[in-house]
Amino acid sequence: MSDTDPKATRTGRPRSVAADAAILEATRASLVDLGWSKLTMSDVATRAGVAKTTLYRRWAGKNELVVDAVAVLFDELELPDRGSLAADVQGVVLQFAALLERPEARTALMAVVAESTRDDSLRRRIRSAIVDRQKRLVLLGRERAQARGELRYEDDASAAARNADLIFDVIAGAVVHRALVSAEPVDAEWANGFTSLLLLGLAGAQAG
Amino acid sequence: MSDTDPKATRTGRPRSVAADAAILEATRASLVDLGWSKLTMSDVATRAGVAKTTLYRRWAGKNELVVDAVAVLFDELELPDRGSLAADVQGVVLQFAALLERPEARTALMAVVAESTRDDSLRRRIRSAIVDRQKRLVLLGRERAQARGELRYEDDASAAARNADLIFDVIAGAVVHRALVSAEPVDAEWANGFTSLLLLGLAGAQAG
Amino acid sequence: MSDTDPKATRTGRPRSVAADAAILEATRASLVDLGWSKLTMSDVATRAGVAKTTLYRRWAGKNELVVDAVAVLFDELELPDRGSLAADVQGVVLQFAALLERPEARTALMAVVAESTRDDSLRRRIRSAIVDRQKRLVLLGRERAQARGELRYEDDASAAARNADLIFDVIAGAVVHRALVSAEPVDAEWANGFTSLLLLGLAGAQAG
Amino acid sequence: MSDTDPKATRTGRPRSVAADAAILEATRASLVDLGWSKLTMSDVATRAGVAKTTLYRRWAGKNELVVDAVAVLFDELELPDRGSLAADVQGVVLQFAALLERPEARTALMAVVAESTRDDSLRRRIRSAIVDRQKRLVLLGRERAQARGELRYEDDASAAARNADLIFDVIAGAVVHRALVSAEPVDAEWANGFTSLLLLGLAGAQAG
DNA sequence: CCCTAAGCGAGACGGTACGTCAGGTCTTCGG
DNA sequence: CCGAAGACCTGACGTACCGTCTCGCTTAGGG
Repeated sequence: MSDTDPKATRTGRPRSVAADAAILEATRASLVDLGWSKLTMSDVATRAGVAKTTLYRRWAGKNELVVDAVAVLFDELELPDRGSLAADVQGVVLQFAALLERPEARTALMAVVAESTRDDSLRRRIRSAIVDRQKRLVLLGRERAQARGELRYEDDASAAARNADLIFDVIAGAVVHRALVSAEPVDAEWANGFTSLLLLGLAGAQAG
Repeated sequence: MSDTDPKATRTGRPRSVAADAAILEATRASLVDLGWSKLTMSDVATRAGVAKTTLYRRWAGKNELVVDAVAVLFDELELPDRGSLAADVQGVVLQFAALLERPEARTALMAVVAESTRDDSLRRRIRSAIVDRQKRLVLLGRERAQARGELRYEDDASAAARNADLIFDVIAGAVVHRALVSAEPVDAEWANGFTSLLLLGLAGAQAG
Repeated sequence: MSDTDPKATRTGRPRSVAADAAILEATRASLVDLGWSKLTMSDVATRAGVAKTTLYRRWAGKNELVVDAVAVLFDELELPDRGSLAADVQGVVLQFAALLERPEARTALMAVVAESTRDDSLRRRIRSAIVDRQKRLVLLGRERAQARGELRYEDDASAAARNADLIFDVIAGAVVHRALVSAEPVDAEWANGFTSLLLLGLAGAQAG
Repeated sequence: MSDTDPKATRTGRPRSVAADAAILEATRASLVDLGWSKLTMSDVATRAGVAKTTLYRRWAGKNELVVDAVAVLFDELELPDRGSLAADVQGVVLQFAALLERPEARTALMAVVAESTRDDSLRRRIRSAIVDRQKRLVLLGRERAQARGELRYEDDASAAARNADLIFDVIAGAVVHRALVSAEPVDAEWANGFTSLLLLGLAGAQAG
């Protein structure tokens, strides 16, 4: 979570473990109340009952703190087995949409991505803490579909990886765009239409 | 562009028309040099050779100014007729990716979308100034494909509109996610793979 | 009053004579409501129903405008013949104190004097518009006292002038200091004590 | 000096003691260079090598800051024993006049008094920091004159206090008026004439 | 059992940008 | 040419956060 290197903590008073949790919780609360742009380090510190110094000792700045604070939200996404690839995809689309309804996720996600366009270390942090972790959903969904016989097993490992990346970008991108840019509801109807389009595309690709 | 109501400007010194252009140009330059989060109204004013008050007289704040400044960039997108739907889609994907390579577009787009999650009037401004204007590309592409016989004409107008929205969200979302979140290149290979997936999906939908 | 040279008003639309009075009246009203430091040219213009340009065409700035606006108040001071020098002095002291109770005079007088410490032309304007005009009261009082036989006629004209200046500084200075610096009431009791001190001093000087 | 309550400063980083002195010195320098009306908090902060926030943390505004900055100048006034009441008065008059020659005192004194006409807390601050402190000169002068036998001891304590106040207003008022309003020199000749008038008045009062 | 080193809350510090306001000028239109 | 309206540039305002610092105090582990 925080920037601590556990090896270095040899002597002196150890960092409060409670503080870390309190700070991240306070960060999410502040995101809900104030949004990204109005969130301040001072406010987070006050909410967490902690001094500003304590924040800066653990995180380099607002960006890093917020990434860590919202990353955990994305780990709640799961892929419960609903019996078919279509149902699985539709399920994860709706789960993701529900997550994007939460104000702390909504405001934070785009903001840190925007910041990351000029800050490579932040971009890497986002990828490792949020983005790449969710690719597991794509991989798991494919495995299940292959086990069910809905999809063929792919021979070329690198092509398979490229394909997973593409599917991930399409799903995540479409849902985010619908929810945050178009600002239209990601409801069952839309999820159904989107899932159809995607799966027909995949089926066509495997056929042709 | 700016917030002026032309009817109200009856008496007094008229607003400088040159200032509007200079300010928007300065805003783009500042975005390139400093990025969204470091861009300041003072800096834009200085670059434009204009007083800060002149900015605030015309735009409510940084968000609104930046939306107007980058909106024009998106109007450069075109859909040159390349003879097939696949080529057309691939072309616009690459054009859009090229636009997202420009630092002023990169940094501004996500940032204003992030801000818009807490500001409805900003969201509406983004939609009217940027998003909705580009749906013309989807509509034009479909018309051409229908004229070529690549796609059927749709009977249900509202279903057709929903379909266009979906395609728009999928294309724009996937490209943005690939370019800014995954931070991987949107090259001809990726564009080709994505286009195939999309068109096979559309074909399957029209078939079934 | 205003800075106009009447000879120059030869051609074109003549300046509104009503505007001058309205502006000075508005200036006094603004002094009452806002005080010197909060008074603005824009506010005066608005109150007078006049454009800022009109103000600046007639007065160089806030200082000059205020001097003219309050100068007329000081011309209200009179020296009614009360039968004795003591009564005359006491009367003018109380009149002056009453004037200094008026907020527009209170706030303006000290402020323009403060400004004049760095602006010679302003200092001259204050002297000619306000200060020197009131020396008439000292001269008139002395004449009357001499006519009554309360004071001797002086032979040395320049010594007489110096003496009048001194008396003027003592009276005006003491009253202003009591009213504005010490911020204690200038009532009949104080006026009586002060008058005694002054006249005993004058008597002693003429005796010795 | 500054608005600090020393008891409250229990925790946190203590205020820089050097900053207080630097700020007051910078304020006086700025008064000399720019005068009251052109003096700005920013300029003072820059001269003092201090952030604007540090100024506002200690003083409510320009008025309060300037009062404190010039108050110390008035404490330089002394009443050296010159052997007679006349010589003592003349000496303090010339000292006071010399102080009013200093541009920082000149410009600041009248300005803060002007402001104080609309601000009671400022008026109280001026009185406690400047005015009342100098009454000691009157009291000391009277004591010495009484010890020398030049003045009688007074029985009525409250009358004595009123008398001291009157003398203070007369001396301070006359000198200020001569120096700043009439803008004539307070030289030995004038001081001599004024002292004669005052002491003859006092003598007459004690006689009759 | 103290010593040493780091963590801690508090809050002042030098900065920078904010968005507003006033000053004084200029530019239009209409009288 | 005057006057109103109002846009213009300039520069100060007082506030808010930034990230750093300096305190005095706490909390460990190691000698």
